[in-house]
Amino acid sequence: MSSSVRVRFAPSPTGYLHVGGVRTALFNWLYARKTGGKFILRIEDTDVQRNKEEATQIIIDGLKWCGLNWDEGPDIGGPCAPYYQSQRMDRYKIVGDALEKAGLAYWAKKESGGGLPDWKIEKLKKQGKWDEEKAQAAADPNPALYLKVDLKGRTEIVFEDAVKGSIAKPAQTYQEEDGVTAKDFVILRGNGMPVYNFACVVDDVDMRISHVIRGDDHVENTFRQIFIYEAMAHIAGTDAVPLAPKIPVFAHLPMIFNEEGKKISKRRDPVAITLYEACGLLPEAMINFEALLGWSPGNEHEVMPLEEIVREFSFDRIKSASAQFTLNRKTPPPVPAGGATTDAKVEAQIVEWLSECLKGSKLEWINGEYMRKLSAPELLSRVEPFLKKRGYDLAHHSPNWLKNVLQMEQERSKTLKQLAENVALFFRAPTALDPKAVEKVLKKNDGLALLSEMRAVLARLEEWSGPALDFAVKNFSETKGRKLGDVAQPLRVALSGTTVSPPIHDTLHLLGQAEALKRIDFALAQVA
RNA sequence: GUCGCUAUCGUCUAGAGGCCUAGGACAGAGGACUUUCAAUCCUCCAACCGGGGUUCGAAUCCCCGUAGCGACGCCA
Repeated sequence: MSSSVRVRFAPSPTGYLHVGGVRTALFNWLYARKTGGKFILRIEDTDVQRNKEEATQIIIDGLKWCGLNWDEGPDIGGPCAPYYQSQRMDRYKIVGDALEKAGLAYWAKKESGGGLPDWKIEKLKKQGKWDEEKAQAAADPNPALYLKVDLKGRTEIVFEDAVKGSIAKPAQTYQEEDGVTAKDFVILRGNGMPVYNFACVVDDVDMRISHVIRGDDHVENTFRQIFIYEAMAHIAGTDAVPLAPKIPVFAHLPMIFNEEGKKISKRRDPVAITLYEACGLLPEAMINFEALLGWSPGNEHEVMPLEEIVREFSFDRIKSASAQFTLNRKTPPPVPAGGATTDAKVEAQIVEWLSECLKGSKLEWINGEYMRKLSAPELLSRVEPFLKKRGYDLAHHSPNWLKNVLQMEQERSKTLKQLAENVALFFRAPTALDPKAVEKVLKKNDGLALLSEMRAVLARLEEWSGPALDFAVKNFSETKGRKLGDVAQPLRVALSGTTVSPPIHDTLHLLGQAEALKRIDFALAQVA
């Protein structure tokens, strides 16, 4: 069954994919998949001059990492190609000219203010920052194309938002002080470039977009865009606008706030999706978490597979109040934290900081839930980059051994990054023992003596297997009349350098007899 | 300045007039299990922004206030 639903995600290639963008993309994607419609990726690159291709690639990579696939887009083309605004300039010009010819738009130049609105000039004047001369100098010398705002006698402009319900704006807002003259607005700049609202509507009309799903911060744009749709409808059937434009259904998503209650921004918040990837989050967890920001299935399910989210998704289950993307910041970010950096060292710093902020967050918890569900081969392929990054020698171990090691730490790790860190003791012998552990474990309860005796037992052991080691350790502590912990803890400190490790017999087993004995000798020598 | 949107535990949320003594989850506290750390299980802590209506009955509907946020350019 085919559906006429066509939705789009239209990011600007800024050099990173924003977590807010991911949420917008996700909700569009969900709606398309739910209805059997098409999800379109369009690049809004009218203003960005540098590294356009690279920046577009970052968006594409980010969306792919998230598992959000599109049906039409810059990389795969489609019936409405091109999907770059920079390659559609002729369309904006054609539509603009047609609008002018039809008397719906006119070329004019603003006399003062250099293009800034009056309220902003007022504000700047109050702050003593206003310089008319500078503003004039910066202004485009050429006339711009203004759209004639046609109020059609309405006292208010209304549209029905699929999330927020009916939203109205007094028509007065679009009139000058006299209450008669409309506040016309620019659609083509003096340099011929389209203004955002204009390019957006022309593209949405051309691409037959049926539902515009975007952030809350676009609500105000909607009114201006409606004027553009209406003007384009007037010239429907001409070469410029062959098909009658239909005003799409608008669905405005609540904003995502930071802990300060402000819209998340690259200035102070970690917004680049790659940062979360680098922290060892699973894309499915990230997506699950973002889906829950402003939307809920209405039952008590929280951790749910994408298919279930698709199945349950609907506009009327999206709430209209903004949601906070909570991180447990204990320290301020080391640098402005957006993550649009190309400096690997700086990025590593941010990732470390973010990892700390993630601790105890719901996002991390969801990620842990997904981590534990991963099958062994799946787990291996996901952590592999993290293991390699830490420089572990993977080639010298059997795939089976590796699998066992990973499974051992799987439920002890909430992110892939943590897993790679936790598994360190199996790849590298401790170079020093944690002094606190030495104090608490080896220097108390005969720790050292027990360790040394246990070493002898282990050295004699013929079968080096999990069950055999489990028996050996338990048996030893029993014959000594000791608690298991009295024996296990010193061993643990010797093997890992700390008081934390997987069950001791498993650790011994995976380390192998030679390595285990070597580490015990090292510990004995260190403390003695 | 103008306009718009929003308001339930610290956070994410459930709640469509009686099922609300407001439910779940994360975090926090305590406990059980245990060989450390986890995982798991149990218990606890914790919210309807304020004021007026409407109604037999309001977290829910209406109005007013307050607060927060957002938007308003020849930025996107």
